[in-house]
Amino acid sequence: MSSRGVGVGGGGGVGGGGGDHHGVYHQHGHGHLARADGAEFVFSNNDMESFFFSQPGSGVVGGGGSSRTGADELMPPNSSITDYLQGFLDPSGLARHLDTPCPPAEDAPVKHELSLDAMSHDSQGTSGGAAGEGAALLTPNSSVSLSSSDREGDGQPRRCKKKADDEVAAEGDEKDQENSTKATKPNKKKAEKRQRQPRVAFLTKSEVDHLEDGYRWRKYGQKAVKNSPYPRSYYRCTTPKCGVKKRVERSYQDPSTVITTYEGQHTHHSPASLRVGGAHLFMAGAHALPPHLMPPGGGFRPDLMGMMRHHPTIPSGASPSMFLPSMPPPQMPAPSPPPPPLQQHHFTDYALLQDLFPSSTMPNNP
DNA sequence: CGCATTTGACCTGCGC
DNA sequence: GCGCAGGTCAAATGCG
Repeated sequence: MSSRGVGVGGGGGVGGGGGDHHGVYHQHGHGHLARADGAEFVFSNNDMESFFFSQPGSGVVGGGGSSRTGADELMPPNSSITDYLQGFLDPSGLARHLDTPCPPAEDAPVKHELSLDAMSHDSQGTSGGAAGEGAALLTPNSSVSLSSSDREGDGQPRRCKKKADDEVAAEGDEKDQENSTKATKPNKKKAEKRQRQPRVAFLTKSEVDHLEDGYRWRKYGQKAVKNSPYPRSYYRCTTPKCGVKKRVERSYQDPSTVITTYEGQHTHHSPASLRVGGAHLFMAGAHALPPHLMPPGGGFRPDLMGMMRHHPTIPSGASPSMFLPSMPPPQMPAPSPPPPPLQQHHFTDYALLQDLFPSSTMPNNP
């Protein structure tokens, strides 16, 4: 028993963007790569599900599997990184994006420095469903991947049903559910569809596996990864009723690269944001983020904060508002001294993705 | 003592 | 049906 009691589930009731059951998406182990000059390349992976990339100039932002349909693959040319997260982590935001076809992006060079993988998951037919599945969005400064591949075409949950029970029930009474999980471990009564949270994956170059992102995490598992000498660690946010999870693994082909996958939304503020000196950017982010980036629970997006914090092109102490071209600068008090760097993080070129998931995802990979 | 981590077992889904 | 892999549980252990 020990210290259990960490809330599971919750996460702000994400669940939009579903619709994989329409059979549009393919499952893992699928994809294609066409990175010739800027076209998209798409691949999927057992872990990261599907990735979708594209150059803005192409106007294509990838799609789920190889047979995505609809205009939801396009992105507003002016989309910012926060837009992504908005879309990824907020079903309504995602839906909004998906409903907003746009003309091909223009000429902004793409640095492809970070990769996001946001999985919109089948839900009980909410907004996301109407909007279709996940869409990949793109900013000039980042490549973004997005997928929605939780289910087979027949709508089968792809993973652990027990987990589904947890997460489904978590929407109502996370705590009780957590406590009862053990007691009802073999219980399959609540065998509803698994409702997985959106996921966002970050690739960072770091010596440290567990990247500091302002939240407190509790490790609850570790697994060896096939074909990789590096294990994958599983973390949960330690805040009760916050069901955000995080997976951390290191690329075996590029050991300097850490893949951090967030799942869900925090329902609380970052503990780090409450500190004065230790999380400058987080604080800035907390104040600078527009309301639409705030999760339902009133917190902000630690993943976004972490992403920016670790972004090599972001000056220390930068405000997230810099990602919001149309947003007025936040009213911030005089900037405090920049926080000491926690690690050396560098988002990787997206080419690295191919290296990270070579065989399992690349169709033409031996 | 409380909390976090470790680690083997277990469960589930998927591919063959 | 079986084996594999991903994901989670939970007892044991460690640490401050």
